[in-house]
Amino acid sequence: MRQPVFSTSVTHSIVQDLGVGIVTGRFDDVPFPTESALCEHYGAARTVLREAVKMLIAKGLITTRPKQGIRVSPEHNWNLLDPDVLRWLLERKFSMRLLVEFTQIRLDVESGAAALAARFATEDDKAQIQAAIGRMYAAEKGDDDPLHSDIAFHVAVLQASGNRFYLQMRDMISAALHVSIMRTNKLKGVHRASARDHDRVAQLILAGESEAARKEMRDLIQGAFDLINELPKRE
Amino acid sequence: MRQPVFSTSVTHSIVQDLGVGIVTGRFDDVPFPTESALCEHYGAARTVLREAVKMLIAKGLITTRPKQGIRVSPEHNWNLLDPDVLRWLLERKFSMRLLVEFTQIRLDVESGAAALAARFATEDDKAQIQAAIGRMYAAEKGDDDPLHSDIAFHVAVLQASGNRFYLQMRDMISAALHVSIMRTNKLKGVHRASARDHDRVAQLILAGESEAARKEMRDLIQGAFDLINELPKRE
DNA sequence: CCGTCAAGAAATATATTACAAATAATCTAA
DNA sequence: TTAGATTATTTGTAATATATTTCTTGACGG
Repeated sequence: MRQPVFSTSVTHSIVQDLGVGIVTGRFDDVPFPTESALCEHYGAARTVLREAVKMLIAKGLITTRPKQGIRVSPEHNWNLLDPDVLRWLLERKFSMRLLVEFTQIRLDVESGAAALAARFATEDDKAQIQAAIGRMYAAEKGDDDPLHSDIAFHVAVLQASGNRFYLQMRDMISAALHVSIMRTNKLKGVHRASARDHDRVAQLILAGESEAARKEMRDLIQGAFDLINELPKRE
Repeated sequence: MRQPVFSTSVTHSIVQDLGVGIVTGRFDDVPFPTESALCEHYGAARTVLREAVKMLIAKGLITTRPKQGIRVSPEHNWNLLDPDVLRWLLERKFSMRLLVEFTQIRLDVESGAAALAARFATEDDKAQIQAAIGRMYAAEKGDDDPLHSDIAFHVAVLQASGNRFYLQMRDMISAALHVSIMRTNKLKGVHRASARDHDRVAQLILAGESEAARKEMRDLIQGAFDLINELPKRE
């Protein structure tokens, strides 16, 4: 339902492949191929290639100029907050540094969202938050998925903030959380914040305790941050 | 230097026009034109239109399906943090609500960036911050531009955080700050935080006082936030 | 002899046109 | 209700022409 229209659209798969290639540095040392070279490589028509290229331009990954060809943009021009770009980076070029940076911004963003949620959450928002907490408790008893219930909670809080910019980070944070938890689990064994810890945040939001909710959410994520910092720093 | 390649590229101007049209709700009540209708309207070839459409898809503004045509995505799918999308919104469909929401997230993001800057700023970062403060004092004496020196300060702090996600918000925040200051000036007369207020933040960053810098930056932006909330709420 | 400028050539993206194929909503008939 | 046909529309292919930037070359002046 949320799939790309043509599930195996040629354009889409070229965008994927080039996008992943760019963020993983496949073209760092070699000049980026020209349009026609890419056509040949993918066995696709010119227009299809051009459309793929345009999508990557729209995401800030490349630029094009006559006589100069296609070039990978300097990294600071990439739309890091574009869900595709971030996902490509997290899934294909995971690095401790990226995870640390992302968790740092989560400390600010999610605690801010919690504070807003405490003030502005609608009844429906509150129900969503409580439902997620319920799932987390269920997960501790093996009756639900721990990963998805955790993500559901964080998304519900962003949603409850009523601020579109926080809401925008929903996809990013759920993608990142997914990768983050998988990694930390793999490296350290299952060890993450309990449903009880999350519940404390939820209760403060439901009670409208804005500043307390901010602090509690910050502490919660700080816990994840500390866990990450204990991981081996290789690369 | 940061201009689009062909300064008057047909594709680029179509993307602009459609992008602005979408965010300003030009297609809310009428069905979105088909590819061929757009061709005719812009007097452009089919392929050009398709490339423009692909760029808008990449920014989350539209979706396409056979038999259904091009459709404007629900607003929560827009890549609000894409610099183009945000700029279109701010410049062409300014609303108090958007400015309030954006300033809310700035409270969290910029105070977080200030805290990180206090811990991790390089010598060069610090020099940039001090230079911006110098420009702000100069602006108060009429020797520099008040708007640009203000923006330079906030950008320098984001840069100094050393975190790519904060850095990513540079374009967004400078665009938004630009619009925000213009608006508040127009509606309330010149009245904004002094160079002295900014300098206090800068000194705390330079001194490595992480938590104090966070608080001072938050207070600074809270001042702007209070100012915005005093503005007439029309629309 | 060196540097600057102008004109032309070359490389490459950009734009046009025409047509074929695939997909998914809608309609029709059993 | 379901299965199939219809049809509107995007997606993909191909060949060609245009526009823009960069590089090269040469001329001129210092």
